[in-house]
This record gives sequence, structure tokens and C-alpha cells, in this order.
Amino acid sequence: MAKLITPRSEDYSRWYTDIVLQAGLADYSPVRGCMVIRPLGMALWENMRAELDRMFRETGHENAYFPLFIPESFMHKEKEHVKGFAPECAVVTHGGGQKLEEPLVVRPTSETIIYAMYAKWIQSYRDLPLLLNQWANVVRWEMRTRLFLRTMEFLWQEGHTAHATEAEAEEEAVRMMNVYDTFAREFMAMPCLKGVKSDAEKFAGALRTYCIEALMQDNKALQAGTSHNLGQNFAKAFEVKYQSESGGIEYVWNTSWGVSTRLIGALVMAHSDDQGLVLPPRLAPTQVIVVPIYKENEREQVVAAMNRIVAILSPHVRVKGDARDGMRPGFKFNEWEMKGVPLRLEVGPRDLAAGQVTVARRAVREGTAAKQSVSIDSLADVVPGLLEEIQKDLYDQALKRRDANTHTLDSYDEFKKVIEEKGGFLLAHWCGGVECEARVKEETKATIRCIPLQGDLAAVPGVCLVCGGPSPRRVYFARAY
RNA sequence: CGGGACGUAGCGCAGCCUGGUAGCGCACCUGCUUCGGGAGCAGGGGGCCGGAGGUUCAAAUCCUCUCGUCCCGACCA
Repeated sequence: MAKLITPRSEDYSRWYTDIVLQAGLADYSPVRGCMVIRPLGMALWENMRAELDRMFRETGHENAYFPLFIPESFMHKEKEHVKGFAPECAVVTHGGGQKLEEPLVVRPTSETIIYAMYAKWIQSYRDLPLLLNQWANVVRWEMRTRLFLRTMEFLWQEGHTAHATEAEAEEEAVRMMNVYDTFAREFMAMPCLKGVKSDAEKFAGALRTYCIEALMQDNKALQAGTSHNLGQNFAKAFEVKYQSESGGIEYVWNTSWGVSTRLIGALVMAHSDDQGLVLPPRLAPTQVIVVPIYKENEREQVVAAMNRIVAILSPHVRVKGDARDGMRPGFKFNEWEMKGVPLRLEVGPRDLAAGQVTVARRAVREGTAAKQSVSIDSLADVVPGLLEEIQKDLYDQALKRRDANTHTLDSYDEFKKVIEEKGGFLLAHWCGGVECEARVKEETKATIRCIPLQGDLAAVPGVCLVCGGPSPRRVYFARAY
């Protein structure tokens, strides 16, 4: 027994770290608070990025790139923004052996430098909407860090758009929240809540922040993506103006939205088990691993069969053969399970004699129910369907768990009890007051994760959990990462 | 920055209380036997015990200082 993963139930935090390190997603770096993303983690991010990029393009966006350094004065132009980000900014004061005239902030997010450029690019209503996205790294000087979930430097995408009207900007912000939700559901197999942040939780400088929130296996919530309606706050700060059709000068309306490598952490915490990483087939860098099983004199024949199978499947799925000699099959089984490969094909003399392979699904391990025999001739037809089935099962399982851990409550005492004993999403009435929100946070460590949108089932009036005042709708509370 | 713990081989740890010159598991290297769920045996390499100072004939062990890491809070994608 080489590598063991701490059981989830014993120490969730340790379990998570074990999986990230042992699956080979990432490693600690020599720089405190930073992280090295290893090839498996990067391949996963690249797959996420490819799908997101496609979705961004389908909604009319293009990629661009803006500088890492932001003049410090830019950060000060929007007062809420600087208040929110100044404490966590890394600042460059020297360059080329000399003290800089004006310090440069390493971007914690790029609104300021992007809208400074937009001011130059936008003159007329004909220049709108301007819909750009950039893939970049950002730096935030965090006190405490955790692999993928919160590191001082992380990779993300940030979309920044400018529109002629408030309605268009609002539509865009909601659209991108929905894009994120669709991505999480269809590719990560991760169900999310959608909604608006309370004022206390919204982005520094935004009018309104939309978000998707997912529930992890320890029943804590994770903010998986945000989309902000920035109103005209940045347009006014950076003089982003255009001449309208009627000839008047108007400020533009902006949105910004982003997801980060935190999604990899979300993926780990959403699906993995005590055997290691579990990856949804649509994002798995390797979807199928073929493991040959042989005695010394059978090697040549079995490895040839393995290569044949890889060749048959290659046009249809991301498949690899593991012909490493001197390792027993059981070791390879465990290793690929730890790395989260959704489907394993075992090929041995017994299978070959019958013209078939043994197929094992990653996420189900108990008993032999997880294994089945499939004829080699039908592999190309069967395997893609199996992968889709796994993808669907992962989602169903996550949704079932999320729903089972969402509680509708009306009593504050019960709320405190449930948050302490069970966790999960607590759907309760809130009057909208900052005092009530702060009191819940203070007393239970739970925050409002999101306020469901109009038309949601939760939009039924009631009385506030804390003060008993009128409440327009229930909101989702949870303890969060 | 407050509260707690820990620094001994690549990783995980024991040894410390009661000082005597460093050990275990995994990983790594070599050989043989193995190979349908983390192989067995034999042999081998690898450490200024986080750093500095002190006590002592003698310090991983006792004392002082220092540096670093992790966990719990405040902050956060």
C-alpha cells in the first residue's frame, strides 16, 4: 500500500488536499500562498477553458489581453473598488534598479485598466456593444490560502463589456451567469444555485452581482462564478462615453464576469471519493484508460491487443493505453482511479480468448456490478454512450445530494441547529436588512449565498427569520469557503 | 495580527520526558521470483535532527533566542 487518502468523513480538509496532491493536479510552491499547477491540473483547466471559450464566442464575445501592471492611480478612480481591493494588492515600487515614479499594482482584477482602454476605443453608439474577454492570471494577497480554492495567484477569465443601455447591460450580466450555470451543469456535472448577492457580499464597485453557488460534500457552499452589472460606476470614473444616435453624449453601461481555477477545486470537492479524484467524462483529460494484464510470456500478444483497442477508440474518445512493464495491474487500477479516469478497460488473455474486454466504471467500486464485459467489435459504439451515462449519473448524484441538504426553515433556533449539525443550504426568509444579515453571520458563520431571482419558487412572501419583519422571498444561507 | 500545534531522509512519522553520536513505513536503486485489485524475498543508496547561541566530558534530546510551516479566527474567486 503506497498512497492512502484520508477518509472524507475524518478530515475533509485533509481529504481534499490529499486528492489534489496525490492525483497530481497541483503542488505547493516555494513561494508561500502560491501553487504549482501540474500537467493533469493544467489539462483539466485547458478543457474547461475550451468549452467556456466556445460558449463565450457563441454569445458574441472575443478574446483580448491587457497588461499585468496597473498604475496605482487607476485603482483609486472608483472609490468602492479601491476600498475593496487595496488591502489585497501586490504593488511594484521598483524597476530597472530604480524607484518608480508611480507604483504599479499587480492586477487583482482588470476593470480599471480595461475601462481606461475602452474610453479610448468607444466614441459612437456604433462601437457598442463591446464584448471582450481575457484569459489571465491575477494576484490577491490573501492571508490564508488553500490549493485551488484560494491562492495568491490564480488563473481565470474575466469578461468586460460595454453597452449603450442599462437594460442591455443587465441582460448581459444575467446571460453570463446563465452561461456559467450551464457550463457547471453540463460539463462539470455540478448543480448550482443562481441568484443575486446581497449588498454586503457584492463585488466592490458593482451595482449588482449575480452568482452561481455550489454545495460541496462537506455541506459548505462554494462561490463558483460571478457576473456583475457595474452600472455606470466605472464608465464615470474612466470617462467611457459615446455619442448616441440622437447626438447626445452618454456614459456606457458595463458588466464584468469571471470564473477561475477555483472551479478545479469545486470539481474535486463535488465528486471525488476516498479512492481519489472523480472526473466528469466531458472534462477528463483522459476518458478511457486501457490496462493490459499478462504473465511474462503473454506480454507481446496482450500489449498488441491493447494498442488495437486504443486505435479503435481514438477517433471517438480521449483514450490511453498503460503498457508500463513491471507494475502489477492492481497498482495501475488504483493509480488511474486516483487520477479520476472515468472508464477503465482491462484486457487480459481471458478477455481476448472471448473477443472482449472488461469495462470498469470509476465512480462505482463496490462489488462486481461496476464491471461488465464488452465485445471488442462493439467498443466504438458502446464506450461513448457509457461515458455520457457516467456524466449524467455524476450530475444526478450531485443534484440528489444538494437537494437532500437544502432545508427550508422558518425558526431561527432551528436554523442555528441545522447549520451547526448538518450544514447545507438553508432556505429562509430575510427582510433585506443589513443588521439581520450581519447578525446571522456573527452568530452562525452562515452568509447569504444568493437571493433567488424573480419567478423562482422561493419568491413567496413571509417574515424575516431574525427580526420578524416582512420578507419578499426566501434566500439561501450557508457556511461557505 | 490574535489563539493553538509542529519543524528529524523525497513523503509520512518514532526517538526527546529519563543526554551517550539516528531509526521505522512508503518511495528510490540492483537481482531473482511474480503479474485478473496497491507483489514477495535478498541486497543497497540517501540525514551537518530548521538555524544560532548556551549548559555538559557528551545535545535530535535540556535552556534561551530566532526562522519557517500548518490549523482555528478576521479577509477572500
